[in-house]
Amino acid sequence: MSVTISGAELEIMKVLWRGDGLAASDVHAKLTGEKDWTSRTVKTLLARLVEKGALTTEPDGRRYLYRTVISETDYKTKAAGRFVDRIFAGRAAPLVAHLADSRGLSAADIADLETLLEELKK
Amino acid sequence: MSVTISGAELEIMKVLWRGDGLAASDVHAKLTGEKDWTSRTVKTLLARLVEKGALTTEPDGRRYLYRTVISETDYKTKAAGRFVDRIFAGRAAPLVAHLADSRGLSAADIADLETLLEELKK
DNA sequence: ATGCGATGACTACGATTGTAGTCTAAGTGA
DNA sequence: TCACTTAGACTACAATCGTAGTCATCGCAT
Repeated sequence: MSVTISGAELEIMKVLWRGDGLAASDVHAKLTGEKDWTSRTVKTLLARLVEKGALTTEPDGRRYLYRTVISETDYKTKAAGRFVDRIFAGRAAPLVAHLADSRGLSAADIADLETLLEELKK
Repeated sequence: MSVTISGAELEIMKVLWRGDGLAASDVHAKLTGEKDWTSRTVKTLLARLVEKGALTTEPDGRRYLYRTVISETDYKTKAAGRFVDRIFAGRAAPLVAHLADSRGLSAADIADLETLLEELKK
């Protein structure tokens, strides 16, 4: 199962992960400038996410407030897993190597990774 | 530009990256067991990849031999870049953290990453 | 010589995706 | 009260994708 969220839908999820319990118009407002979708497009995407079970609605007067069902961490973890399986045969190191190669990891990235590795070694 | 390759198409590319210059029937043969597609499905996917510019054909009697245009390294690098941009806002460390968290990196993975970091620090 | 299997070309078809449009009810400002 | 705005419900429509099917042709085995 584990719902698939498309690219455009993900943008909606990101907004709601940053602040849950928003109305369609709020979501739309938070996206102006970044994604210039009409309010209808936003509503369509919200409806699809509800249908998929990624969001729930709570009536608030004559509108709905949307809340995330799937947590951001959960989603990202699954997405990362699927991705490395699909492209890198499940191995993380080659993925990082490719990233390092193509875009150069920032000093902060490298530092973070080092810390992470220290912890993993236990 | 940078062609988008879909999931099913990627399986075809993987076969050709492992051994370039194969006929449709060879590709089909190499996939039996793993992906039980009919030969027609394989041919459709090959045709789509040619149309997209990811493969070229070379006539060989009354059939074609397919060759990759896009290299595996190149594709993976781009795909990895797009993925971290899309999901992790371009940061590699959180991605690795998620992977570590969800599936536990193997000792080999950790060792590889360490070596990689050593090199990156220069 | 001829029927048969393999080949590429073209076509199909439902699901998902991106990006809206229309219709209807209901609240709101003048 | 009444035109307007706004919300949700339903509909649209082309592109991509997964997964084939049909058709015409061509070489090979009998």
